[in-house]
Amino acid sequence: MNGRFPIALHILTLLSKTGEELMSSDYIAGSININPALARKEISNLRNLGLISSKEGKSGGYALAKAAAQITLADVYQAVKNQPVLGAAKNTPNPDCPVGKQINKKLDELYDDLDKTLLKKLGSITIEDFANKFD
Amino acid sequence: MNGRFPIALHILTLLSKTGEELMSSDYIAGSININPALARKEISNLRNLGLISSKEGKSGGYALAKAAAQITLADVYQAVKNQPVLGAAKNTPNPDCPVGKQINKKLDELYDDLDKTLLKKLGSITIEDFANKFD
DNA sequence: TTCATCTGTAATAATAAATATTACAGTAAA
DNA sequence: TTTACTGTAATATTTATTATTACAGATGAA
Repeated sequence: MNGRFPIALHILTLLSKTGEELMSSDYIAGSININPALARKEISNLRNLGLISSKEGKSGGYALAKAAAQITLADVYQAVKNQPVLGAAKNTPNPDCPVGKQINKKLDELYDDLDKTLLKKLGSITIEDFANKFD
Repeated sequence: MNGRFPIALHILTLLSKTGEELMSSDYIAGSININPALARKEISNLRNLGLISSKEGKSGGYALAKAAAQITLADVYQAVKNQPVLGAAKNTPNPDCPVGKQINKKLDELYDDLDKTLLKKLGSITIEDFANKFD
């Protein structure tokens, strides 16, 4: 797993704190301590998914596209997910082995099950909930 | 996340199928389609945790150290876990930002919560359960 | 209008992590 | 005493992630 979930969560938490006021990618990147281009890239992804709105040009920046109470951590998870939480099998198992032949299918089924469990939990926590934990 | 969970699960599933009979690292590695040294390394880890027993020398090999019904996927998860399921924050956030200052702590708390959820689910599935899904 | 400040995005470089490979000492059975 | 294994370390290779640079396009303000 890469660091995209923490980054996306950080971004959305920041934006939930500023409300209408636009926040720049420079401030966001500075808070996370990552490169501004990388921040904009993740923001771009979140914007395509309808979580963030943006305004170009001078005095441009970013804001949440909907209320923090309407965004759950399941949305964030799905926005950044690029592989199964417990890791993908990278090699093609031996088709001549009874276990090897079937394991990828069984693993996928297991992962679907785990994802449901995780999404249920994540779906019960909103950005507002998370942001409210801060002083 | 790396591929260790699928590998460990594959190994334990294989061993659950052979019972007392010892299985070599070559066969195991061949079924997964990874390097034998890598297989032995993961096996070594699982052995240190009491899940696998081994025998050196000619006609040596591996077997489960306890019944497949006594090993859960939570054991496997904990055996291979090296970082949070949703990814570690790698940069030090800005301590001058109200969010940056606290986010790592809040993230850790969230991750603890998610881990509990995941472990509960994984703890309800044994290697026997998983292996029984195979024809 | 033109300058300054911002987003949007791509191309590339650098770094870090994961995996593969090689090697060989040690152990036990035949 | 040879053969077939495990155990483990060192190293190389590959892949994934993150950082950097660059610049076109948008917008507001002087």
